[in-house]
Amino acid sequence: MTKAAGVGAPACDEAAAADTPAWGGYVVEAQAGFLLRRAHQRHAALFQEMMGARDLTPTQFTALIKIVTCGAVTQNRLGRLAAMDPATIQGVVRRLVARGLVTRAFDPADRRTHVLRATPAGLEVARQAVACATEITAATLAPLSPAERPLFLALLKKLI
Amino acid sequence: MTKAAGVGAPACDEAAAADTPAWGGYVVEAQAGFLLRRAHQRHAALFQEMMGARDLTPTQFTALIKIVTCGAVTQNRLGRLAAMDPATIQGVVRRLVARGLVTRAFDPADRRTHVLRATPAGLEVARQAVACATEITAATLAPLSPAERPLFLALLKKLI
DNA sequence: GGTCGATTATTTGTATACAAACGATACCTG
DNA sequence: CAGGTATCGTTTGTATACAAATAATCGACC
Repeated sequence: MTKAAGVGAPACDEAAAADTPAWGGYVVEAQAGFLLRRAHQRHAALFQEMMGARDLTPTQFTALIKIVTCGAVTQNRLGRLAAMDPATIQGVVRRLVARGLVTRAFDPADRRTHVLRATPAGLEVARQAVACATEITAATLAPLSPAERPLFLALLKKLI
Repeated sequence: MTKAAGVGAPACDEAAAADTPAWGGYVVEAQAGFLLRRAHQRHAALFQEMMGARDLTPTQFTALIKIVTCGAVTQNRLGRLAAMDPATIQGVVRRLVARGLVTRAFDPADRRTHVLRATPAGLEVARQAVACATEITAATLAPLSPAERPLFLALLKKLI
């Protein structure tokens, strides 16, 4: 019934220690970290719901878009562009390659690296996914007024 | 050189397809989902750096605080309070119990559930961690001006 | 040319995060 | 009381996310 998390519920109905002054007004649900985690969770849920048909996760989508727009990138460079750990990007790229959306080629100039490129199928998926992702961004920001949205994004950018 | 992710760098220096009009001005780094993921990553890094001495993750801290302030909760209820899946909260609680911060007791009134309570050690860890967490929140919001911080938190709350 | 530090990609281990399925139990309704 | 429904906790499987260690290679410097 409740979708996933009833955090909106009253803090603690069975609470006894809620009035303890020792916590000095610290409310974990009001902290930036908690709210960021919840907002990220909500976005991920919206993404899965709206992008689910294409079977792309947020990270896979981001990586694919960066590969497409860059034309050719190495794996580590892609990780830096997409803000993913080398160990993380390895799995993301492996799954994109397994689905035939991306190819890996040896780089004769640097035998350590593998150059990543989008396949025609990957390009087509990316093209469709961008349209979908635009709607996902709109859905994510829907609770804000049109005036609040750029303001929120500007503040969020400062935190990175 | 670049710390971990050069997202601030010019979009794509080797880019060829960057000027393709097909993408209609879609820039993945400017999307709400990407920024939320990055901001959450930054907070997690700050949390680990500043709370590392106590060896508490953000989720473990949140769960412990909810157990302490509620006095006694079941696992599923804790999950709803802390916005965690039943499968997720299971692992979080297991680790807190293994460290002796939390105990599980049978509930004679409902044999499906286990009642969670903080141990004295858990209470003490929570007390110290709250002070640390207050600093973590400050560090997370440090890039914003004092006037921007409550505004940002208010907007973030609307997104949940 | 040889050595050393840096970079690339991988692997291992741990911790979220969630879908899906499961057994056990509670509750509700006829 | 019986039967259906809902809830609780667990397990399995997949996907991030990152620390730490590793092998291969590159580049720079002597």
